[in-house]
Amino acid sequence: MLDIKFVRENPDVIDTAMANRQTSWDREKFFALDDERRAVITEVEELQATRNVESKKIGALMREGKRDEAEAAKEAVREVNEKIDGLADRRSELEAQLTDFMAHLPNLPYEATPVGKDETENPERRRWGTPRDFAAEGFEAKPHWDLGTDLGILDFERGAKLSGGRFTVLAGAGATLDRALESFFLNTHLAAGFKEFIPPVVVNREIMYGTGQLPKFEDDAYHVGDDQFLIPTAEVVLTNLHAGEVLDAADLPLRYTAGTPCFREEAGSAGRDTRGIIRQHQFTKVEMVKFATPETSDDELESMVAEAEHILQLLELPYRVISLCTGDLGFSARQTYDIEVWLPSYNSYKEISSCSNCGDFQARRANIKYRDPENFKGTRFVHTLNGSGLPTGRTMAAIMENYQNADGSITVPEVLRPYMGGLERIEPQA
RNA sequence: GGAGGAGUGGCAGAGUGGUUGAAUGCGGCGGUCUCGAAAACCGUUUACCCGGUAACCCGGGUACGAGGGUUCGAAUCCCUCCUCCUCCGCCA
Repeated sequence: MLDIKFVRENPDVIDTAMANRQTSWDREKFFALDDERRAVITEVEELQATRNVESKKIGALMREGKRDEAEAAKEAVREVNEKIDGLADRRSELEAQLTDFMAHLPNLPYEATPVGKDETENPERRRWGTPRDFAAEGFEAKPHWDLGTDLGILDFERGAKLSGGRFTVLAGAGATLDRALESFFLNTHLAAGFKEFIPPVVVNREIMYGTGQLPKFEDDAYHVGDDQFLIPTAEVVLTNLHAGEVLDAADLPLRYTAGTPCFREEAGSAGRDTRGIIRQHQFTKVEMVKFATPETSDDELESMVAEAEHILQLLELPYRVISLCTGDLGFSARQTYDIEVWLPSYNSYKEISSCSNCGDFQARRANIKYRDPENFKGTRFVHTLNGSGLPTGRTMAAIMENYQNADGSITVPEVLRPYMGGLERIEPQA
């Protein structure tokens, strides 16, 4: 949620920001709603002030035993109340409309976010590692879906039988590898000072609203039970852990992490990444979330990307880092780095992590503030950040493809071997 | 799932339907005292919204789990929901 006062005072800034995001906003509608709303509020509150004064007089008259005067005063207040009732309905209607209007406005791109129209204009920041030259090694690299099927560690057919398309059964060493990755990611983050959580993965509607999944992207989430949702990412739960709270500046930044199953309907993604485990309805992801002051959030974003990169470096997987341009930026983010890992089957880099600084956008929605009596009176909104660190599925796909051998086996990266009982190679499963 | 109890300010804890935004205590902040500190004493202490002001602030409104209702007036009465606690049942 944007600051309504800022929008009111800087509509031109909003014009530019929305244009850069390749979208638009209804400026006239905003001012029509906001102007009328404020006029109605002023009117209602003046009437309420009158009512409060007159009602107190009634109390005094009653005590003095002046029944007739009290009755006359009651009648007068009744008339005031009738006026208030009429205006109050209009007021709540306007406030509901304005809140809904504001809830659909995306965050303003930060100054560090490059202007661009779509994903083709995301500037590359850096590269790490060199992709293997399979031709020089004398064999053709197989895609992970073929490797996984041949080795018996990815079972797409049975996944479809159980649950439909885009659900996959991990079997044997595949299941172990997934679990190993999750533990490896979490342990690495713990060593970097993150605190670990196991949160619920079913959440209430207002929680999805707090991080910006709702109201705009309701179709992308699984709706279950009595108006609850399966989380599409642990960002939702970790960020909302502190919803409605006032944090202490001395405790910031807070660095949280959690490995959870994530659920996405992937509405609108039909036909994209249909093969393999790149795009699934259910997958495991270790997420990083931070709460920081506005002064430190830029640095925290950089160190979050570095943390995700560190994982890939330990796994020795080639990757590159790009900045998302304004036209490709997510709804709640003001600045985002994507990390893309080298996937031989795509013959290119494929997104594996997305690290975003949301500024105070989510904090305003979820009402997360902080107090810093040394530096200012009252409270301010914190900045929230989130980043994948990392999804197990796409990482597994990258490992399978980048670590494959000519005979179809897969070498287990050294850092993972302690997590897999010392296993060095994944061979065909029984 | 059944029965009972409770939800008030940072925390604890009062509150006959009418100067209660809310006693009191603790905590926090400022001060007196002190070389300094503790103790004691004095003062102070919420959030959001609307309006005014360059600003310190000032005026008004709203908020006692949430939402409705009764009333001239609700923390206080009524209804619905949520959460927590206790006991019983069931269960990984």
